[in-house]
Amino acid sequence: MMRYEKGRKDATRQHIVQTASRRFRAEGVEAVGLAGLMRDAGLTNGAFYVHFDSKEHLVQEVLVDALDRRLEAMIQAKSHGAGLDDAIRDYLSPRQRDLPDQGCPTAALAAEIARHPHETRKLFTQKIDDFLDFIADNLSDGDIEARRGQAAALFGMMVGTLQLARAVNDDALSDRILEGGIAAGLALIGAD
Amino acid sequence: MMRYEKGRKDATRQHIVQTASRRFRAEGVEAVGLAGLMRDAGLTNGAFYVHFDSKEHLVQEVLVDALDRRLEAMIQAKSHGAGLDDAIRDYLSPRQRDLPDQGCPTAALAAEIARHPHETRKLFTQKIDDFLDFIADNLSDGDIEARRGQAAALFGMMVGTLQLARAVNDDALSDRILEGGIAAGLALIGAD
DNA sequence: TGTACATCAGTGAACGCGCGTTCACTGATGTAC
DNA sequence: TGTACATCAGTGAACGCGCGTTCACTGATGTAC
Repeated sequence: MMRYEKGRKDATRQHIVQTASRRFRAEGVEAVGLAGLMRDAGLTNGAFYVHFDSKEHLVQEVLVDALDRRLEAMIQAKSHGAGLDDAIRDYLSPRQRDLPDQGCPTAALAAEIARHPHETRKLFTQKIDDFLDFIADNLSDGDIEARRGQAAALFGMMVGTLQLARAVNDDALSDRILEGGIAAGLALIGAD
Repeated sequence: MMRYEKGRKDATRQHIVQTASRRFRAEGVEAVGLAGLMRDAGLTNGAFYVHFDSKEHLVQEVLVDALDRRLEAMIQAKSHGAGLDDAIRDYLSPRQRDLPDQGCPTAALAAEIARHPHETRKLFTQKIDDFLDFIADNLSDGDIEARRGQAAALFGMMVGTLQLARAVNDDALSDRILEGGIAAGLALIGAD
């Protein structure tokens, strides 16, 4: 007994998720209020609970969605011939630095996620695990354990370096931080 | 015309700063309310404005104080014979991971700082510059520009890796992330 | 084909609460005589 | 030495505001006949 056209509610839900995904990454989860978020999505505050049980559930859906999309994009890029070195250069580009709302959710939210409830961190952990697997698969040195360690360090370097480049208030320094990160990243994967 | 014993007001101010320093690192700046913070410091909410013009000014004082202390500790450690490798091992230790309220302010707050006002980011930038200088001074490969780039990447790696280790909800994975970071850090400084 | 009905996505006011900030005040202290 | 006074760190209630969440409701829609 479908009252409205099939998929309409789901389209609205996805619209809320994408709006939240951008604002969470740009401003942090805590800084985004639900009333303002729903206004941005073209709805009123009350409609939020038609789609989600709580703000935390939205956070979880946003995280899983954003991380899935990023991994999917990396897999796509690889299938088009891009290597890990290209991924590093793109991640640490001025463009990525200047568009946090479209960028890596981990760089934007990792510190905040560490303070979120168990279930949210568990979902994040599963996605990070997928990322580390993907990166490790694209490394050549050492056994699988060593490669996963290298993958964690490489990903950590990218996340932390991007955060530093975003936090400093000096364009020249910010650019040099990104360049240092790229050079070190290429060195770590043995592509320099 | 001193009404109270010299230094008493300053001692209270410092007590507020240290209380805030711990709570900001543990919970994030935004999650800490001033009334609760003052209660923790053994005072009432109104007393806050006897010492600070605004929450943002407290944030600035906390950042400068915490970063100064950390750099001072690194300089001390070096004078006692510790190398950059020891700094990396300590930074990426389970102890540092598990005590964020006593740990690196950059790892705890970098993403949040990027969203703070100009003046706050400027003060942060100056302190980061001091850190990168110190790390670059302890590197051996390349000219000063190259060493500063390496320093930024090394510091970024430490910050991002510590955040990942804190965010994931799996002790074994968290430990492996830290170990991967240490190995990569030692490789980056040429100490492996 | 036209009309009455059931559904339910979305509305918008209200809940209690904590936020950063303001301000009239209190009361312990050091100073002046 | 004892007392009156000026200072000012700290008190605590109040400000307007936005938070996450609840809920009685509206009204556009697809279905049934």
